Amino acid sequence: MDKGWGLTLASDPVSVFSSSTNNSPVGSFLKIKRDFITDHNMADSRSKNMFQFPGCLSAGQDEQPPSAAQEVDFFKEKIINDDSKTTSVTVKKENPIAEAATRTSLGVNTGLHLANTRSDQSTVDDGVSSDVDDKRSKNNELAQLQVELQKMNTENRRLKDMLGQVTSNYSALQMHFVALMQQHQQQNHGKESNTEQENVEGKSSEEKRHEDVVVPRQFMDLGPSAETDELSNSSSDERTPSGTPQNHVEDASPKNNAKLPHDQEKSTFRDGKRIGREESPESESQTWKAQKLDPSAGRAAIEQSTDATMRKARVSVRARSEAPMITDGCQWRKYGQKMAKGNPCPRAYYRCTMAVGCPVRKQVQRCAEDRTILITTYEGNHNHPLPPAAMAMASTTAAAASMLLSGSMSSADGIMNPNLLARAILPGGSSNMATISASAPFPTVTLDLTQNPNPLQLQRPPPQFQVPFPGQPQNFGPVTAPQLPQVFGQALYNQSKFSGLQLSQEIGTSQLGHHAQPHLLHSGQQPSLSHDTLSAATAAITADPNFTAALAAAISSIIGGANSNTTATNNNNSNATNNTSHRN
DNA sequence: CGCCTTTGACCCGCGC
DNA sequence: GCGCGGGTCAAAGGCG
Repeated sequence: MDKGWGLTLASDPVSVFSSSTNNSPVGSFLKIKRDFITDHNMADSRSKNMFQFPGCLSAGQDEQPPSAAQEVDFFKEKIINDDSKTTSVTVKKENPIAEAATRTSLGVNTGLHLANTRSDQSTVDDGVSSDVDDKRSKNNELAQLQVELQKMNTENRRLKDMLGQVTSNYSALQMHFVALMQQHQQQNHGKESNTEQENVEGKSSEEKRHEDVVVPRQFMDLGPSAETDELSNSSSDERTPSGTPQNHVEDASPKNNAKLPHDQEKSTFRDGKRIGREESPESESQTWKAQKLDPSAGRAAIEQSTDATMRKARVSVRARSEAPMITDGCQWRKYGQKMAKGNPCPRAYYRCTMAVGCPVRKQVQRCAEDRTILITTYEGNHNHPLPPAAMAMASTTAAAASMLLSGSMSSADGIMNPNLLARAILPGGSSNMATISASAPFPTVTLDLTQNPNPLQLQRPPPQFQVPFPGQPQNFGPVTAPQLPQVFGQALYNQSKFSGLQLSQEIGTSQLGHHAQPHLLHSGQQPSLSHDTLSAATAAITADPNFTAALAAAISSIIGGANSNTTATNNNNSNATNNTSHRN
């Protein structure tokens, strides 16, 4: 079941890059973009070779004459003096005569008036020996200059176009990055789909799954908050009262309560029973320890942004499904059902049973307006490896959640531009909607998959589901890996500054829609992206056919020395099934 | 027999 | 303090 999203990432990698001829187009143009930004800010960048547009960029368009630095230089100037189609730049360049003329007589004037200049000059010189030849030669030079100027203007336009293209390609790249990731997951999943299905439905052999899943699972994290500081302290199980300080440890296992300071005692108290129930095996605590040890560099940044708030992020997925529940690759046990206010349809509560003590929960409820729509809300981080089936969705939801929390939500209440997030999360420039509601109690990312997927996505029709997601979400892996989603989300996060007013201003006021990203990119507010990271990752992927390896490289680039994820594959899973024991 | 679902009771936070 | 609503517990029952 869960294989194959409706999302077809593969769509058309080629289209993303103007040309695929290059070695690593991705890295190339990312680099370019970076350079550009940098140069643009430089007072005197003339000497630099700023745009080394790779062939791929110009491929689709006219060849750009190899007039290197100068043109580029001119372009830069052009940007600044865009209004006046003239620029003294041309003169400055390499025509001593014209240059002199300009400096002396033109003053403020622009080069287009060179004709006048000449006459002025002639006036000055008049009376003496009017060297006609000289004038003619000057005329010729001026004419040539004008021609050149026109050429350059043309080139500038071209460059501008290219820049726009690069920009859009850049954004497309981001999506493809995610897309590739998911594709890869699907492929893996494809192999084991049968097994997975068994597991999911019949929950037959856990072991099979474990055998099959060779790839070190990347633990997705719903939110960075989970790994934020003091993981060891993490306690409070999944439900620390929202708003309480200890929230930042959302999914920690209860057993660590011992370490917890006062305040958390309350939760401990409340969890008293639960502790008995969900006795978390050592494995879990070990997991957390391991996580704690993880010095991921990226984490610091995340911590900063999420620090105080420490709210528990949720990812809500809206999808059409006749089934009472979407099969998402994980095993769930229903532990409650309630009638929620404002919705005639009952809300069901599920707990992940793939591992003992897994704090992940999900709520399933049908939409009141359209009961064909199933709303699944995920919360918490898995403390166990995820099957590929779950991984597919996991990456998406994790990315969403990561972005949500990465941008200090403290100031980001409200709805984010749906397209922005959707484009980042749902590859292929999906028409799907993604909204973020940071309003309390928990920041929530809502992925609306009920809309018709765009044509690209339809390329690979969802196998068995009506739901666009095959392997639905279970995202949030636990333990170590907010980093991965971070990889995906980072660029977007950086770009849009999910965090903040900047975003709300930027996005909120303008319907960015399709141009959202380019717009942001052009704006001077473009934050210094971690292009290095992104480009490195993408380049690695491009270069290495073995996506897993590439992915590892990408992750490691971010995590640094982090003990990448493969972490706790504690065989807890085997215990998974038996939650019943808790009750007895 | 083991596992899962059902469902009423219970706990807790929040608003009035 | 009280009521409400969200969320969870856990006994009871069903199913394979």
